[in-house]
Amino acid sequence: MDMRGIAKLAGVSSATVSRVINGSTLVRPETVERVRKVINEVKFFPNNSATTLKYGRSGTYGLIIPDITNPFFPEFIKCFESIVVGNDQEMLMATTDFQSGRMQQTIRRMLIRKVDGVALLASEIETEPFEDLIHNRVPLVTMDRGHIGAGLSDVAINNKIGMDQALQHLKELRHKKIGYIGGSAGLTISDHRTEAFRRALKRVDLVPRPEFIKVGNYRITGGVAAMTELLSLDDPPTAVLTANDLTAIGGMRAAMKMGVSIPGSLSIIGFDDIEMSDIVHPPLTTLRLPRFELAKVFFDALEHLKCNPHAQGEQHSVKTSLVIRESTGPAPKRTNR
Amino acid sequence: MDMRGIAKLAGVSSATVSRVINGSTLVRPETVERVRKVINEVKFFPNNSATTLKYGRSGTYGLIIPDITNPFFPEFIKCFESIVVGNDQEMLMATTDFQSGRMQQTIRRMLIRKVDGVALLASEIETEPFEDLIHNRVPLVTMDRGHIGAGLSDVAINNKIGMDQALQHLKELRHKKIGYIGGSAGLTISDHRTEAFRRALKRVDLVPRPEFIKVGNYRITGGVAAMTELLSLDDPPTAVLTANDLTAIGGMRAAMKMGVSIPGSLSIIGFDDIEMSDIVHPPLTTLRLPRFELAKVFFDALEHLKCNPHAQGEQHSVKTSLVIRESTGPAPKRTNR
DNA sequence: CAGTATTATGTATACGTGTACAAAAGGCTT
DNA sequence: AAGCCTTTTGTACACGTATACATAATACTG
Repeated sequence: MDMRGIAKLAGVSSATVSRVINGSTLVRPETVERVRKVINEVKFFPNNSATTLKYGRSGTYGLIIPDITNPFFPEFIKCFESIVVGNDQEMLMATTDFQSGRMQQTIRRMLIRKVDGVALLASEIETEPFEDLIHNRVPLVTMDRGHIGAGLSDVAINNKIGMDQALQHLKELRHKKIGYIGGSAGLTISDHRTEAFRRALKRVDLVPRPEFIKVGNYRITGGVAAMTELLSLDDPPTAVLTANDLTAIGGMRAAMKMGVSIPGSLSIIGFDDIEMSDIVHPPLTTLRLPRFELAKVFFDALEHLKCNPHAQGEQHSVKTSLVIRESTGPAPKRTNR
Repeated sequence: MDMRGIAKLAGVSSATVSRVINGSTLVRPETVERVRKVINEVKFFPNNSATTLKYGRSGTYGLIIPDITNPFFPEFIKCFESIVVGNDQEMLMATTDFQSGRMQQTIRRMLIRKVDGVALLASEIETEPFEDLIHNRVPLVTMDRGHIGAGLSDVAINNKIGMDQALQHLKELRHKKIGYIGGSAGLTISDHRTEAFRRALKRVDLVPRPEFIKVGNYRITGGVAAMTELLSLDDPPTAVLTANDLTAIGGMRAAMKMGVSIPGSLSIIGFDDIEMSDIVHPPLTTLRLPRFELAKVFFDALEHLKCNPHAQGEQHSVKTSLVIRESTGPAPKRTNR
């Protein structure tokens, strides 16, 4: 059943039906009611592909994430979906699984489906695929890449405040030997956070030690491996910050396996504050990245770019905050020189 | 740039371009090459809404899940997405968040987007929204509802074998007092599993005790609450099966809080085998539900219904298997009768 | 009550694609 | 070379919607 069918049943033209559906004021109230009644009776629903074809706009935002099995992303997706659907639009989700080859394919999926914009939470190395989006005038909002341009906005994770809080917290606990396990090497978002750590360390008058900085892979396995290395040092750190909670949880496992008690001999701080952080033992102290706020910033940024297609993008920012639980405690006496 | 533009550049008609794109054999090889060259040069990509409009088929399958923060679902989504995309189709994901009101809206989203079929992993109480799908000839594959019909298939989780294995395992460990924490009351899938538990119990010659059977909510909170109740009984169970791993993990937390050691005084068996099961302490013994196989069964069932729109659906089945880790152990001596 | 402004409705079309049908080009037979 | 068949290409249209434009209906003005 299409609009012409409705028109016939209501004794009007298809244009009038269209006007009723789109809430035009140019229709007589009694006509509106008559058409509405028919629409409800036959359970009419519009054909999205027809309007998409006509306008080149699908009412869909693409969302690209690296790894849906990292619990942070489902929590984000949930927020983003509810915002998008609440605004009568649709979400098209795609995962790249950290395989850079899939990015090209994913972008193509977005272009074919005529998305009105793309939220990109996966920071891959290559930039070429993005150019296809820009070239086709598809608004793009990235995370922590730090570049903006025409139709291209960015959302920075403001680590500064959170990291300062975290290091202040550790300093009050008398930690001096503080390590860091980052994300995958080469991703801009990882390098950002590592650099933010170095700077924050200096702000509390501590010198970064190169051997205390390791890379992970944003997954538990990377946390296990990196923490094992850190704890095998002759003079290991007494506290470790991590690029995300999964890394921290991996780190906790490694410490436990090596007989290092948490927070007795080692303090760990995560990043994200996924639900699991409150469930592991001990519950994880972590830098909370607020998902709903983040999702809202992405959505608003996309809407803004959609309405101002030729405008320069904006640099947004989301703050993190420290959530203190039980994985951090006073620095151990004996190793604290 | 559209097909007509390509046609002009290649000096052919749009029909020829269409034939090249769709791999028709009716085009002269040299013409094919000429058109291909232009397509690559201008980075042409087809407009999906046009073909969807023409055929009423979008090349998209809908996927409806209850709760994306339950780690089982991201793992499933990942598999389903890779299968769907690998077959040059698209996935439209939606979550209901256990709110039955959102189901109606979700189905509408699917209809508007002209999905070629829907995989429904959320078993809500109401059946009315599904009828909109059936009525509009949209193939539907459900999980563990047990009903099939024209354009409607079902995938049953064959609990029997898995549950038998689980109870056999517990029996060998000399457990006699075995409890069960189910899913949310009222959902068919929950009732199914509870019933499967009762029957399996009888097969190992044990009588179900009503006070040992509790409902949860498929989340950690439900597991905590139900396990607290179970352990507060005068004569508590020595082993507990659960409707999913999150419930089991909640149960483990409750036991730990109450000073009940696992597996010393209490054995717990989960369901799903999410990644987290191997990470908690102690690692969880669980009934593994194979995601990739499940996703494949759903996909194949959808494809079959799409190709045979008027045919009767089929009752599929996926087997579970017991993964023994460290949350199960011998029944405690003193409380054993 | 004619004339005009305003409101309400109808008609025709474009969006990009795939295909039925038409037509042209080329090859083969006699 | 005419006639026929095969291969290759082109033309025209439908899918469902929203809107520009045309037209009909109504209200308002003097």
